[in-house]
Amino acid sequence: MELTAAKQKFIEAWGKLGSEWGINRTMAQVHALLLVSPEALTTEEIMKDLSISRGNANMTLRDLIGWGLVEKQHKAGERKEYFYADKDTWNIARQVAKERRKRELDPVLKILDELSNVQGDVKDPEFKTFNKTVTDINKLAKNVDKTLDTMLKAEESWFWGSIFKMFK
Amino acid sequence: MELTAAKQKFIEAWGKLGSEWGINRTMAQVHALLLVSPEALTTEEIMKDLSISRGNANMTLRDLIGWGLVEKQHKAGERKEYFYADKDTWNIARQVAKERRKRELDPVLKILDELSNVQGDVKDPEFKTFNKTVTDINKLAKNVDKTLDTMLKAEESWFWGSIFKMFK
DNA sequence: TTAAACTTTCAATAATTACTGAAAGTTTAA
DNA sequence: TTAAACTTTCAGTAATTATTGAAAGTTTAA
Repeated sequence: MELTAAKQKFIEAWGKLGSEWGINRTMAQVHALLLVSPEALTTEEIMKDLSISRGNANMTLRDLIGWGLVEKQHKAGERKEYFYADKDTWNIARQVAKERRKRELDPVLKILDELSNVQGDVKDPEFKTFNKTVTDINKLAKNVDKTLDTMLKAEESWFWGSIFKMFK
Repeated sequence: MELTAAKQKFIEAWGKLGSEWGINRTMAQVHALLLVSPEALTTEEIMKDLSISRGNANMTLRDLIGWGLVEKQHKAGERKEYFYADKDTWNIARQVAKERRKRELDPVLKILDELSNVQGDVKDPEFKTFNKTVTDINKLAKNVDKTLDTMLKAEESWFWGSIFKMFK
């Protein structure tokens, strides 16, 4: 396969995976494009490569910066802004985990805690089932939360080393 | 808080979390409703509780069965079908992990393997960056795949026990 | 058989989400 | 200052995704 075709395929696959996981397809594609670009790119280049509008490129890049996945760069003597993506896969995974935890897991944990404390008649099957489901999910979510916390603090090798110990 | 209000809040929160993770909001809500229902429910009851149409209820329930999260039940002497959700949180987590792996991770792993094998000029920075990014992501994805495999085979206590060892 | 009770399908429509492009805003160099 | 070079905003529109509801299909009991 051609390098150009291979890049294209990577960008498409990444976009599809992103959209299946609730991440805007274009955002995932812009990220993918930057991940396979050795040099930082300008808005113009991104617009052209992915055939997207200036407005879309601008907002998407802003979002990616907000996710901590992309940074602005300036080149000496130039007005234009350049965009560069960290290529360290472990950093990317941690950054995504960190943001999704903050944006999505934390709010739901708060609600689960609240719902776990709802009082009711333990003889009532409606209450019993509600209470069991909510407290069980709350426990699971807290486990996930703790595991993410460990992952965020960890070095890659240590983290996967620990995971691998599970197999032995 | 009222039990009824609490259920409502749980259904909404679950629907929101689902939609943020690429799962149809209604599907997540129907699942949530069944999770807090001690008895199996009919299509009619689900339609009424969530104010959704018959067609939507029917297709959503079919999807949930396809995900292995809900099962049909029949009551003796009755024509109607009843729907029941497994309430074991660990089973639910494993089932979701299993399906998403099959539907989303496996296809992307296949593409990453293919792209990892693309040949090129190691002196070309374009190729070098592409190759590094793709092979690194491929490695990470394979680690996730293996971890999921372990999780799918594991008992809950064993799995979380192993995770907790990471903290010590 | 048949008709009532129930389930499934899917074309039409609604709701949501994403994108465009032009205008407004900002920065820089002369 | 000013005007060129660049970035940001956002109302309007397009694309995608989800839902409805009525018709078609199926099952069961008499």
